[in-house]
This record gives sequence, C-alpha cells and structure tokens, in this order.
Amino acid sequence: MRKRITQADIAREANVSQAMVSYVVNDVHHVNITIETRQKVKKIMNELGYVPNISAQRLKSKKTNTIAGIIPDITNPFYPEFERGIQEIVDSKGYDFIVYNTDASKSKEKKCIGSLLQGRVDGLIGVFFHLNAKELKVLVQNNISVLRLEGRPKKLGDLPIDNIFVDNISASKFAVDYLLKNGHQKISMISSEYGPSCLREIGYEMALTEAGIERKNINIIRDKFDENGGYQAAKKILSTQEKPTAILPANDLIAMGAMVAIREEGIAIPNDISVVGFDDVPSAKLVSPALTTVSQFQRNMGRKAAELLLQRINKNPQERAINIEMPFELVVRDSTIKRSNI
Amino acid sequence: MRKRITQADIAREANVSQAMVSYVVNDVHHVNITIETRQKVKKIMNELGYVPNISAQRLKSKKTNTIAGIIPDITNPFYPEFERGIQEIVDSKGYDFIVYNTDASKSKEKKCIGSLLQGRVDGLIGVFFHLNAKELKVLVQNNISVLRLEGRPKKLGDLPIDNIFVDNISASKFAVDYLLKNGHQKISMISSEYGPSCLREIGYEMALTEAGIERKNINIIRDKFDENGGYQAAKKILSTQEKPTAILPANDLIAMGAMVAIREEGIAIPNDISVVGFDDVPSAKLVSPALTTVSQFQRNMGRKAAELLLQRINKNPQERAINIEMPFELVVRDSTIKRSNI
DNA sequence: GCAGTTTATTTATACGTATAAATTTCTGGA
DNA sequence: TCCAGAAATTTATACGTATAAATAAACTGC
Repeated sequence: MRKRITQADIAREANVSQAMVSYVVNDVHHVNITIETRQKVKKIMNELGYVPNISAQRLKSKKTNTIAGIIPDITNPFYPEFERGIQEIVDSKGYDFIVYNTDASKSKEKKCIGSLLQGRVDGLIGVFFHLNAKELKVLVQNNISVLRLEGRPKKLGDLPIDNIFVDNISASKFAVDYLLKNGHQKISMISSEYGPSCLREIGYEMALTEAGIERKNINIIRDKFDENGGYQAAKKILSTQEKPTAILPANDLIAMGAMVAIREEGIAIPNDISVVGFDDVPSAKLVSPALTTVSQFQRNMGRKAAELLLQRINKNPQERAINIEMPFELVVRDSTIKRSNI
Repeated sequence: MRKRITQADIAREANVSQAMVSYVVNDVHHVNITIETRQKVKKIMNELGYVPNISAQRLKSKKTNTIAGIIPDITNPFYPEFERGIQEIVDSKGYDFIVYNTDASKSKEKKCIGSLLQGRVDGLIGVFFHLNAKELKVLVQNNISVLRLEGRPKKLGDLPIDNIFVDNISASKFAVDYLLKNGHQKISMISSEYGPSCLREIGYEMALTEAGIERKNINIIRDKFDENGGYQAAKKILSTQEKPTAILPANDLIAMGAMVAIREEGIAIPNDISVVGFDDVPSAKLVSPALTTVSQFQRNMGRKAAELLLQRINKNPQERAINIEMPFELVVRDSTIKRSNI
C-alpha cells in the first residue's frame, strides 16, 4: 500500500507551491500560469499518479456531489428502472448516488433523514409513505434539496420541495373505464394500505360510480402489496358466490400473485376473468397471459426527477416549489378481453 | 437556510474549547471530563441542533465509511436481492452504499475504478466481466479493499482480493443431470457471451458427455442475456428439424423469453419441452408454468459478501485472499416434467 | 531608466474535525 | 502548608484542498 499522493507532494517535487498545483489541477482561468510550469506540474502529476482527495474537496467546497434516493425496496420491481433513470442523469453530471431502502416503515424513513442531515448529500429523491413536508423541512433548512415522487399533485406550501407525479386517480379510472368499455360490469379491486393504493382505489370507485354501477358491485379487498397479498386476496374473492369478470389489482406484483391463485382455481384468464395491473413491471410482459397494465415509464420518471433535482440544487435552491406531472399509458396485452354481454 | 452548527459554535456558546466539544461528541474515554461540562456541552448541542460534518470527519479519519457495489445492471432481477443483502449488513455497521451500473461494458468498469480511486469508498463488492485482478491492483494499492462475486473459485495470487462464488459449473451440471435423470436425451442450451454463461456451458457439456450423449445432441445457441435474446434463440431452436425435449437457458430472463417464444409456437411447457432456468429471480415463481430454476440465494450472498468485505477492511486489509463458496439449490417447479421414454 | 502594469507565483487562511501534547486546576497526604 | 500527581481543560496541529490576498518578476511606454 503506497502513500497517497497529495498536491503537496507534487509541489515539492516540482519546486512550486501547493497553490500552484491546485490551480493547474483545476485549470483555473483567472490566474496566469506559464506553459512551462503547467506542463512540469502535469508531468509530475502523471508520474506520481495524483488523484484528488474527494473528502478534502467536499469539505472545502461544501458540496458533496452526491444525491440520495429513498425508496421502499429495490427488490420491488417498480424501482430498479426508476433508479437507473436517476443514475443516468446524475452520473453524467458527476454525482454519486446512494440508495436507502425504507421498507415503507416510518422509523426507517426517519432514520434516513437523520443520516442525511450529516451532510452526505446535496439533495435527495424520495418516496415517502409516512413523512410529510413538515417533517422534511429540516433538510431544506440544512441546504439539502428535496424532490418527492408522488401519486397526485401536492398542495405547494412555502417550502421548496418539488414533486413529480403520475396522476394515479386518473390512471386508475382510465384502466377501469377500459374494462367497462369492454363490457365488464363486476370488477373487484385488490388493494393495499400504503403508497399510491388508496389513490387507485379512488379512481376505481370514481369510474364505477360514474358508470352507474350499483354499490354492491364496488368491492375492494386489501392485503399486502406483493405477490403473496395478491394471492391471498384473490383466493378470498374467488371463494365468493358471484365471481367478478375482472380484477384490478393495485399493482403488478399483486396482479401476478392473483393470477397464480386464479389459475389454481382452474379459472381462465382472460376468458373467465380479466386482470389489469399497474406499473408495467419488466416481468409483466413475460407472464402468461402477458399482463395488461398501466405503465408509468419509470426510467423516464427517474431521469426527469434527477434533472429537476439537479436544477434545483444548482440553480435555485430556495425558489418556489413546483409539481411536475408525468404521463401514464395503458398497455393492453393478453390478460384482458372484450366481454360479450348476456 | 440556517447556518450549519459546528463544534466551534458550541464551544463558544459553552465557554469551552473546540477540542472539549469533540471529546464530548465522541465520548472519548481516555480523557477526563467533569460531568458538568459534559452536560453543559450536550445541552447546547441539542439546543443548537449540532450534527457532525461528515466530510470533515472523513478527511481527518481517512475513512469514508462508504462501500461501493459494482454490478452490471440493477434492472437485471438477479441484483436487487443481492444489493439488499449487502445493504442489510453495511447499514447495520454505519456504512453508506453506492451502486454503479456497468452494463457489462469494459469502459464503464474502468470508469468506476477511476472514480473510486478518488477515495470515495473504503471498499467495494464487484461483479466484473472484463477487469481482472491485475487491473484491480491499483485499488488495493490505494487501500481500497476489493471483493469479487465470481462463478467459480479463482486462483489466489498475492493480492488481497477475496472472492465469493457459487460453483456455476457444478450447478449447471446438476441441473442437466436432473433433466437426464428425468429421461431427457435431447437438451439444448441457450447461452450468452458474458458473465457466468460460459461456465454454465461447461457444466452442461460435462453432464451430457459423462452421460454418453452423442455429440450432435450437444447444442448451444448464444444470444443476448435477456428476455429478447432468449426469445430469438428459442425461435431458432424451434425452427430446426428435431426439436429438443428440454431447454437450458443460461438464466431466468433468457428462460422467460424462451417460454414466450415456445408458447407462440404452440408448444406445451412442460409436456413437449421442459425448461430449467438459472438464478431463481423473483418472477420465476410467478410465470406460468412456474419456472424450475437454480437458486443462488442472492440476498444471502449479498450479506456474506458484505460481511467478508467489512472484515477485510477493518481487520486485515493486507492478508492473503480467500475464496468463499456459497451453496446453490435446484428449485423444482412446473416447467419440467419426467419424460416417459420412447 | 523608472513609474506603472501585467503576469506569474507564493503566502496565508479557511473548511470542520480529531487527537497528541502542553497547560492549568484540583486532589489528598506528609 | 506545600507538593506530587491526578484530573480537567486548552493549545496546537494535521487531514488535503481551494482561493483571496500579497508579493515578486517581467514587461510596458515614455
């Protein structure tokens, strides 16, 4: 293990001051340096293999060039694409990216905030299920920019906390409208407690109510928001007397779990029951039948989120917050079918 | 945005020296501090909301308390579980975790190394498809510990670069043996160029050769290592005269792509063709039929990798390297069937 | 050939923390 | 009462960089 080369080492070797080395390293332009010394210093830098010490730079500049991502769980297939989208952008701007998994738990969300207050990052992109703007204020006060991923537009307070969102209510309504248009009258929903599920419930109810569907056919079952939850909930739904002709799980994982249960009961998808998922997770097109689902273009969202955050960090940390709406799209595959009525 | 509170601020307020504050903050025990001053300092710390500046700590201590993960692509479903495993451990020890995606490209792998040389991390867990120990040496020389995820035991040189691996040759052989035992005689493999694929090819050939299968029935097709690659390759295989009774794709993504192609051709899985995947990706149990596959217990691997790395960082950075073998397991599901011969 | 510039380089200092070494204050025992 | 030693606290310095300010050297033009 060799000693790490510092600017001072180079300065000594080149017979110049450490400041000179710094100027050469950073190509400072409002300072004049003769071509000879510049070359001499560069030569020695290469010979000795100088690499700047990033901790020192960060201390001096009060910038970490790091941003954080706070997400529930990277093993939830919604997030890897989102993460890569973020990384594409921040990488290209020379930022590091740290990920925190909260498991949708309040205590872990809080722990993240505490950790970030130590000044490890310049900003963060967060998916918060528990903390609200007031609880994030302390970050802003410490000059850490915050952008949230949300499921609908947020009321903009005076804190400069931006939001990026897909309108989940509309998206959910859109999916249900599609089912209605295809002749489904009895549509059940499988939902969960946290995250965007409750918004999707609202869209579901809105669509059915508008269509004049009677109350007894508006039916939501809640369980965990993963494949097991979907499996359990579907079993429950299928054990009832009057089975639905379509099921709207609150996301793709739930949908896939439900599909396993439906198959086990010997019921055909889509002929007996149509299924519409949410998120267009990578495996949605691989299951059989391929899942009809609402895409949120996660990678694109990640990119946009990162762009907005970096802009806020570098241009206007204290300006008024904004809401940015992102598009959704219903991707029709093979898990849904037009129903010939009566 | 309020000014950030430093130890100096507290010292001034409490009428003590900055050093005193530091001692209190760090609960240094070989220095005596009266209970009164300790309490006074702590009180003011709380009032002013002191949080240590992590960049300064890192500069002084020459420790970043950060480790890096270098993986091909977090959207490859093999890696999220691996990542969480790593994070579980490093989180609990107070380390940050930075992820780099290389897309299996040599230039990006190199770029990572360059970036890490700036001293952002104390160590890294890497999946390298291109760089070898010699090219990682520079990290070790700069006191950055390295642990690689490999597909077989590596020859241990004099560099302290540990390896953790599942024996991919044996695992692949095990899978093929299973197919043979179930009466399959014509087994095709879909492989790819990079990563562990070539090891899995070796296991495949080994099993068939040992079983005395004739050369013409040993058949490997290569394509990209994702669902598209699997789809294309399967189409090619199915267009041949004599179709195989089983296919061994080099991983689950390839397998799922292949299954889509097989379904499209109207061929039944597992009745006409059995499929065995590799990795036991989360969606493997959700596709239909549920995929028989070789699990590597990714989360567990991540945990073990992180434990080993932290041990090396904190206990014996320069000691001789080790190879650690991890278990695999064939998870039998519904994509394989016993074949009644003749 | 010298005042006034411009150009090149160095000196000094700060960022916020940790810690060894020096100093001051407090003990208790003779 | 005094002093040795322990206890409490401060001073000084280092980590490696960036950068403002000071200085030195090299040019102007008259």
